[in-house]
Amino acid sequence: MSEYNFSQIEKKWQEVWEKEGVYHSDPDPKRPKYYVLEMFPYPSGRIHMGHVRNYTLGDIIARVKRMKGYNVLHPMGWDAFGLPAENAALKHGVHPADWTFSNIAYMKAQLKKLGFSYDWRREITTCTPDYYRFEQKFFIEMYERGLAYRKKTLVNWCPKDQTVLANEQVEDGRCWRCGTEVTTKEMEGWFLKITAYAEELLQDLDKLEGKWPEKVITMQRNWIGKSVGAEIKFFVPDLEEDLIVYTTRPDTLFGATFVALSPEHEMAKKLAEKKGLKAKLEEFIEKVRKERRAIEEGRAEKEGLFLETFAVNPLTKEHIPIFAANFVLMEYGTGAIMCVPAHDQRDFEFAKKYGLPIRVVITPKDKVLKAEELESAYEDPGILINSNEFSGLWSEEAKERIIAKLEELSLGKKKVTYRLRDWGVSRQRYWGCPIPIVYCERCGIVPERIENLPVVLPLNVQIDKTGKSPLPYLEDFVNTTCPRCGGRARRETDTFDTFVESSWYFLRFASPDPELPFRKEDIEYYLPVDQYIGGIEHAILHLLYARFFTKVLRDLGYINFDEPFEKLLTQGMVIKETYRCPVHGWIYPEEVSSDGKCLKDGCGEKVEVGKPEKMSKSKCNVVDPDEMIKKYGADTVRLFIAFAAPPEKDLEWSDHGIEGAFRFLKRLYSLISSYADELREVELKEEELKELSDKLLKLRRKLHQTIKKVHIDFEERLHFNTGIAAIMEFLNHLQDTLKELSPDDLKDHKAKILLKEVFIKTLLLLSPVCPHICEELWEKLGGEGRIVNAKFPTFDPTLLKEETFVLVVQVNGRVRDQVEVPADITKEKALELALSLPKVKKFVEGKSIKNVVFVPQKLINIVV
RNA sequence: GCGGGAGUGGCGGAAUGGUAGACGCUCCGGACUUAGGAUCCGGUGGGGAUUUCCCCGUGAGGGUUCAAGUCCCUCCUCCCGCACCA
Repeated sequence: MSEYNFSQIEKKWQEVWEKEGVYHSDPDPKRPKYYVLEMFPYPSGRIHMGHVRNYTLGDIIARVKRMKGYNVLHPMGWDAFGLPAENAALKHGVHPADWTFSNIAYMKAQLKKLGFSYDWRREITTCTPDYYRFEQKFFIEMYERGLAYRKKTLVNWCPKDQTVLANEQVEDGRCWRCGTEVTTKEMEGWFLKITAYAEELLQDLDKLEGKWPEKVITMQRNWIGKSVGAEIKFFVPDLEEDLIVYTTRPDTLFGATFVALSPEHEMAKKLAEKKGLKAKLEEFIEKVRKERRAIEEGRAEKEGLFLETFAVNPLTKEHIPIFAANFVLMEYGTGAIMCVPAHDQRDFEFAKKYGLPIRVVITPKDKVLKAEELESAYEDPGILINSNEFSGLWSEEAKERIIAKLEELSLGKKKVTYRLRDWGVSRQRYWGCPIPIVYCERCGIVPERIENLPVVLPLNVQIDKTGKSPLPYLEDFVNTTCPRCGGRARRETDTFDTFVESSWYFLRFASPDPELPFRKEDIEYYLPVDQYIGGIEHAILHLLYARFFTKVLRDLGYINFDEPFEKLLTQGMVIKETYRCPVHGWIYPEEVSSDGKCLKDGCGEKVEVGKPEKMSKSKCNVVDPDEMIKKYGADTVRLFIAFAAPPEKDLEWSDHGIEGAFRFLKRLYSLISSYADELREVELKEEELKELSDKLLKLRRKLHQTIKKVHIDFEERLHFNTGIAAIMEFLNHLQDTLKELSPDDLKDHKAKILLKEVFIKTLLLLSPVCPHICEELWEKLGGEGRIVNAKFPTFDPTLLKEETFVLVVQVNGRVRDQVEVPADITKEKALELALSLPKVKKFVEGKSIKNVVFVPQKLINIVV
């Protein structure tokens, strides 16, 4: 019997498949397509188990669909721009491009070793001009349509490094690189007007219902954050102008006892100027900026600065004080709010602190609220009081009526607001796609001409110790001529946020044309992506940006669909248990003795076994895919990963678990190998599989039941763990059956045909998960062609039906016995039989039968 | 605080309202062996009776039902996301 030599088998078939180009896909209008896409990786150096899981899940889906007759597009590429390349350059003195491309080469080899069914001809590397030139084109077209614009905003700024920091580069209010306290700074930058699509992005989430995880849909809804309210004008006599506030509770207008502005609000500045509070306000702004983080986390106390003037409530005509307050956000609504302490907790706290009046205008049905007795704001709906002609109305109706009244008086209007902000795409980074804009001394902002694209990112640069982008200092790059007037001009030196590249790569995969971003007919054939797979961490940003780009490209006339990803699967993390020594902190499993002591430096302290956590170097719980492939082979790694948990749950890596998967494949290999010679020439004529002996019929039935189960689990439920369990169960049953049969039984021709069917179909079922071993055994068994090109087995429905079943006999809902009975047994017969069973008699005797429930094919329940 | 998800053996996890614990791991026993961390066979939720029997058991409590892990109500715990968004 031959050994399962996985490394030889895997190498052999990977070469064959590559040579034969079995995974290539080209548009073919005669065949149905299926586009399977996994989120492409950032080329950080090596792939990790999270990637292995993501790509294994995608590969299984792609292979199942191929076997079901679809023309499957399954591509892979590299999200190759990004900050880590610059950090590597800083640390190791290697150029970001060299670092990136060598990482890509290494990781590509790793993916190939895992046997993924990618059409590598379609590989994309986003840091090449071939790719990003089209991104620049889209940007210019967006600019021309007013969808890209330049504005000043507040950014995180590290005063030491003199650089802008992304939110995720700020750790506890400090710069991640140098630890300096981060401040905010106003800076100019480019923005994409995603807010113009807020309503459509929200509405179209309904189309994804049932196809995307509910969680992701909810997260996006919250992120877009639609709220319906009103803008209301409060006249400010001191300035003789209106202050416009935004509120979702116009019904509480009569309870407004003050108004609050964001400290950065224009009117706050004007009023401060007028009242001689300029210094105080600036001090306040500075303080609020510093506390920004604490404020965002809700840790800072509410604080305000009275601007020594008043605003007029448009309906009551009351004069109420104006404050600048730290809890009012400039970026949301109008940056100004009316404050109703009785019905808003934040206003309540502020009012208590500054001794401002609290007036109840909404009251629940059953009791009367008194302002002086309130311990917190009453925020629920209720009935209006103290509100003139609106008193007595239910708050929901009052909202409409008060808005109507304000509109009639031109003092306010209904207003929809979104939490979603425009997408800031400027990065003061080197390793990114250049923003194709020129600043002309005469013409101002001018987009580069389309025919001059790409604006190539210069590679002849030195990354210096400050980590600052070298682009602004590259005279050759910066100095240019104006595309419009030909005069002197300077290039934009910011680059795009890397989320821009990943917002359209799925389109490029379908049509890698050298001259066009993509050909329309290719897009029409392959898109949208049928199944997208990736981590939940991209639930909001990437997926929202990609949805936005899809809609923009649609409106620019490139494509004709609304949503890029038909179905979405978000896989869980790969986690592993951790070990912690009281002296050494996190330690590797190898550093723990068999009796749980720390072996590091002869330490000997008792090691704490921590709960499983996401794999990370710092926690010493990383498992290297290369090592696993070397030890067990790609098929075993894939099998374990698909088997250990359903895709959406976290997967706990287990060294014992992978041994189990390895054992299963060894068992499969030796079993089929031992019959291979005998069965190779046997022709699989299913029509001869009639009048089988009981045991063989049972085996065949079990096979077809397994095919059905695997079909459902692999193609519909995407629960590969239970599908694989069914295959394992079948193999167990097969081995039991083989043990029971005599050598003579197996010499029978029919038995041989059946065995051939059983083996061939088992291999077909397992091949999406473990393609190499299945291809090898397929060849040994004399299978036709390549298993990777074979059809998924179908089941014979007539075979599924059992002639008998095990009837569960219950008395008062408790199982008392079970007995094998004909499948078509009647209720009467079943009852008669049940009552004759001694174990049942025991519980029924001497009692009267009140009811009998009979479930065909299942059970009988006798109620006494 | 708001939103989402989950609580099932020693562990990962199975169960269209119909035998709870499939499949795998671990552990225990046995076989083969110079050896076993290879392989094969058997057992493995808890408690009691000890051969084939009974009771208990899906986070807690209640309800609907002939029948509940599954449906309904109340509560507890954990995880994730968002969070002064007016």
